Amino acid sequence: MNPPSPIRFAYFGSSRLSVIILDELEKAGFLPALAITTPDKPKGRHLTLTQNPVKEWALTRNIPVHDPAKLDSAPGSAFAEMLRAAKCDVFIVASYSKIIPASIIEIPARKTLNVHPSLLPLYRGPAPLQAVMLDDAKNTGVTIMRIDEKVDHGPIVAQKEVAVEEWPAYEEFEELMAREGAHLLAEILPGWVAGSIQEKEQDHSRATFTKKIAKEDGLMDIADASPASQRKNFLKIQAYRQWPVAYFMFEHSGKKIKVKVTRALFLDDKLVIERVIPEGKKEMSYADFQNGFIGSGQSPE
RNA sequence: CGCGGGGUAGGGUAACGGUAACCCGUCAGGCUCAUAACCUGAAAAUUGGCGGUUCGAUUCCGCCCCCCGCAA
Repeated sequence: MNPPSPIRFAYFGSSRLSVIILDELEKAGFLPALAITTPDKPKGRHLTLTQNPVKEWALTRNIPVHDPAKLDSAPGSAFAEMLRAAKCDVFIVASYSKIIPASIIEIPARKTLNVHPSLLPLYRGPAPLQAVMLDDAKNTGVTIMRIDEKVDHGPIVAQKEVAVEEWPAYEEFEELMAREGAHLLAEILPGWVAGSIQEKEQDHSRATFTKKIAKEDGLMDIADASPASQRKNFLKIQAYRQWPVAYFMFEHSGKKIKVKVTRALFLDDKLVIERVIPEGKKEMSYADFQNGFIGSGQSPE
């Protein structure tokens, strides 16, 4: 079905974004020789073991998968030897949630490339997509860079600008950026492996950093009706749809409950909430929420 | 046995031992140039299921079914 790939590479990834990139690479005719991902973790209401999406993707295509809890880079370790024996031209990393030891990224002749969904040196770090959205930075882009010893610090191999009119839901934005990143990667990969593409040092003086998201970051101030505040709430709703989900607190029948906002619009400088999930309840329309929890016409504090 | 919330009229919420209330919607009538606004009235609930306690259970107890949140 798939023609043998002229380029032999190992793929490091663990999230949904990783899988979208794999899909696009596959369409462009690039299949990894092996995949490295993270171990399955117990999830769900009864802590059922859930397979991570990259593993699932690779297994359905009969691509060997490794999911080490730790990347053992010691010379002679089984993992490092395995990677060496794979004789890859290059390694590709996309949203792999661990830092890869320097001795491993140096294994392939053409080293290790990373797909990063921002215009580096801007938005380095763990949550670039969310940070871009929260900053309302509609002119953004994707970067292919060579990984060096510091996080998101390596030289740039290729970059492409991507702009949006208005923020879609996080998943959609993630998908867009993943596809753009994958297209760019597919475009430059042959040239990179052939050695005909020059890399360029990042301008480290312009670097900005994103931080890990905390659950409390999802708390909104919906009492403040100013356009700036409402805009901020809208951005939170869009950016945090997967996790932690933007929410506000609401007092009902004597207890404080958390109300998550799952869908909203931003119209005429105003936040229009469309769907919510009150704690312990199912998702419902905001109108229903107001009818039952508040009474007609009012807004929650 | 990881922690927790919940199943009440078409939708959402309340009552918490004496057969059910409120908001929205629906239907009828009225007001209005008009209306998704306002006024009046009406229909609509075996209170998830099965047992138990009780003179009497939506309300207390047990079991079962279904739904959801947290665990990054």
